[in-house]
Amino acid sequence: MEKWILIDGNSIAFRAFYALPLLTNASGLHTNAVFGFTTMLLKLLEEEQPTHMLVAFDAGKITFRHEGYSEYKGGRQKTPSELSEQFPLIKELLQAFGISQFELSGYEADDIIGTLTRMADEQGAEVLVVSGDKDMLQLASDQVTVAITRKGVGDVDRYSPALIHERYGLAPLQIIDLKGLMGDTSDNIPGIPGVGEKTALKLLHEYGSVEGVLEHVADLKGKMKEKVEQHKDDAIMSKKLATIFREVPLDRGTSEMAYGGYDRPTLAGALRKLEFKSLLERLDLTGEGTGSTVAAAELNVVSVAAHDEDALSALAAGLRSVESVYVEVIGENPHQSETIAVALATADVIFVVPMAELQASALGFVREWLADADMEKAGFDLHRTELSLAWHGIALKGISFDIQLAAYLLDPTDSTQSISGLCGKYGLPTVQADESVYGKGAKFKLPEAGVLHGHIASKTDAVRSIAAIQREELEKTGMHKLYYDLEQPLSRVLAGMELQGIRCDASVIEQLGAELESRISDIMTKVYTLAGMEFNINSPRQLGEVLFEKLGLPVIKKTKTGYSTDADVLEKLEPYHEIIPSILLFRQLAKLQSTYVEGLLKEIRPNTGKIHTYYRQTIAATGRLSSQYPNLQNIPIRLEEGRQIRKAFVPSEPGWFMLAADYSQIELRVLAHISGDEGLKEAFVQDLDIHTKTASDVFGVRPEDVDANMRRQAKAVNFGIVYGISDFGLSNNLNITRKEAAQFIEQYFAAFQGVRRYMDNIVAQARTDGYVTTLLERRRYLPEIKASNFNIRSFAERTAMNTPIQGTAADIIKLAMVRMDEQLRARGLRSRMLLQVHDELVFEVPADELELMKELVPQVMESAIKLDVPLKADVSFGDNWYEAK
DNA sequence: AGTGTCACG
DNA sequence: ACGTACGTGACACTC
Repeated sequence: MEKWILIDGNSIAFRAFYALPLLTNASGLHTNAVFGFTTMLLKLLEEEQPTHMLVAFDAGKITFRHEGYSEYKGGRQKTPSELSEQFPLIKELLQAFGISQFELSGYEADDIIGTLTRMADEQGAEVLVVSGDKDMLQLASDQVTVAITRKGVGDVDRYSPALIHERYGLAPLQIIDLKGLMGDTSDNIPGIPGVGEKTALKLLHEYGSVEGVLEHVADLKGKMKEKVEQHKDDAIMSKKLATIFREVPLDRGTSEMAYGGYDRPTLAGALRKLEFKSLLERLDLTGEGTGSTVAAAELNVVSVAAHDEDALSALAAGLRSVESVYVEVIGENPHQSETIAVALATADVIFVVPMAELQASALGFVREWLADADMEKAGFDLHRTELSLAWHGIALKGISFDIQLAAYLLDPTDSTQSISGLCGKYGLPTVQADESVYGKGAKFKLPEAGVLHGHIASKTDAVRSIAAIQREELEKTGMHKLYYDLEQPLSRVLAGMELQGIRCDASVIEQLGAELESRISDIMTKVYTLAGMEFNINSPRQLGEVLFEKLGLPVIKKTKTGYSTDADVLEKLEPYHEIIPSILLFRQLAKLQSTYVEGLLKEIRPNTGKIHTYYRQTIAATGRLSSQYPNLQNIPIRLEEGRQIRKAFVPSEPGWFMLAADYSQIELRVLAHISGDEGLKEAFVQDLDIHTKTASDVFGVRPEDVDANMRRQAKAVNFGIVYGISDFGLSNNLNITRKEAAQFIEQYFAAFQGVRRYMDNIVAQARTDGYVTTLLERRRYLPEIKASNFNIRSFAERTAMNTPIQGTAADIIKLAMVRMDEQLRARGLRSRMLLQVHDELVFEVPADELELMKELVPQVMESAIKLDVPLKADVSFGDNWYEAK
């Protein structure tokens, strides 16, 4: 027998949208309703095994129901844009599933479904109607079951006529009468005022229908009688509106709804586009490409072996016209990675040279080509590649284009950075994802050479296609200068710093570790005594139990899993129990011990005593760098105990010095420049203490009358301004009321009206353009600036205010780094740039260059770019990083 | 793998 | 009414 599934597309999309948190894919599209829709479809397909399937949609705003009642569905909230933008995606998805869909102007989805259920009754098919709307219950019959979603979309109640009778004591068609009496606020159907579900059911059990009730109006009493008499016409009209129309002129046969299953590559493509990775995996579609295997098979791949003279001569000839380079690097940390093979794409051949072959003397000409700065190379993640090859004794120079770096500039918030992901993003034939070829985690395994080389070749091939698209995009978006003159040159500077490494004296750290160990052990004993029991202080859960259950301290804040025990909470608990300071101290020392003593010791290379961090150039949405393995951008400084760690960072040559230079107030100077605020600019021109100046303006006192507390509060306001201020955030930070915070902000904006204008303008601009930019035209897209959800929108607004400031500061120090590197080379200096910490550069300097570098470094930093206010860099030096303060 | 916490700018 | 300050990475714990 035929089994039909008929889905009310609009209703299910609505339910899914409100049931799931807002998901966004890399391009900023919302996908939560699509996701919910998809999971529901999969569940239905699996559980029901339908022979026919159709999703009906409402079409147009005006239906025949408006003819008799123009207010139908009036007063309804507009569909949020986050949902409406998902309907095209749902329709595409249905196509990929091979599920038919239907809409007809002037009719709603339930009318289409109603018409089809009538036909099913006539044809003897079994039907499951799926909707979130209980009106649909009127369609239930012996053959038609109506599934209504319950709590989201995963779960449904299946209504047969028997169940409807059990729940409501009504026949399916009486559902119409029910609604005629009680109305429906969401559709603006009036019904009879004062009649809810309970009263309506009582009336229907007594009189059977709306007409029955109206006939027996004389039997009613009091207010009820009055209401029914008064709203007789409303009830009749409401019933009419609630009646599903079952005679829609469908212009197609039911055979077109036949469901024959989905095409795996097509569905895989659609799910990949939506970034539904979990579903791809669940359906085992991860390896299913849209022609990737075909693409790989069509490529002319030559695996080069040192003894294969034909291949070698072809490769030698090919080196003159290499279009892209790809090196397969395995491992997260490029300083401790494995390079598998180097691949080069020429117009007609892709050469894959396994690492062992590349090391052979016969391949010396390839190594020379790689090291030749005049041979330009376009590739993927060449910063990582340069490091990995360097550790294997092979130099890589002449990097001219990197598709990962370009992708980052084109959209820094897009997390797809793999070649396979970029193919999908730019609409190119997909290559297989690494994960599907290699597996992941413990299952990671390289396949046999044929498959491996084919995969590497397909990626090398893709690189050139992606590069061609991106070069154009960089021009179009005005980011070509930023790319070619700044980011690409910087990549090489970073690699130099990373390979150089920074010397770290293990004995200093070990000494510190020993002291910490004994202090931690003492403090643990004290905490256990005060708590009256032993427990794991490092476990937020156990600590929460001890503090809030055993000791009965007041709960200040909760996390989604339990009690919050962060430093903010603990500070508020200090007056209640003497255990609190000990816990705070334990936390502080434990952090130092685990992250900075044990963590850093693990990163010191035993043979050189150096630490090599890896700067990530494609992570931070604002344009900043980040640092990994280890992170050298968060070495303690604020508290003296932690600051001691810096004593371990020393010059790598005897008699040299550490020299550090940091920008003074770079973000506020940038703000002064881009906002054009006269007062702020003047403050920097005069090189005033900016927090004192702010306090004096905000509190309306003379600068010499600003006390420490006023300055502290002004400093917090300045931070807030840079972060995209809100009264809530400031009040939290200063522990004052929101009202007071709002007052501070208002006073600030009154004093710095140019800043207020900037903040207003940048948000408006983000709304118009969909993105904000830095001084060097770096972009960040902010699709959420148009969100209807207050929180999401507010977050985007703060980001719009902050990103041009933080991002311009990042642009500036990057410029300084490239210039500094040029200067060191041009002047033939031995001094080396080692670290960047957002507004600070750290060098190691021979004694005889110290005086020069003390002048040169700040000079280069201050002249990196010309702003309307001066830039200022402070320089210091010493025997270690601690002393260079 | 996700959460909480905390180090830095 | 809504309920967060911006940007990162590493560690320990928990499931």
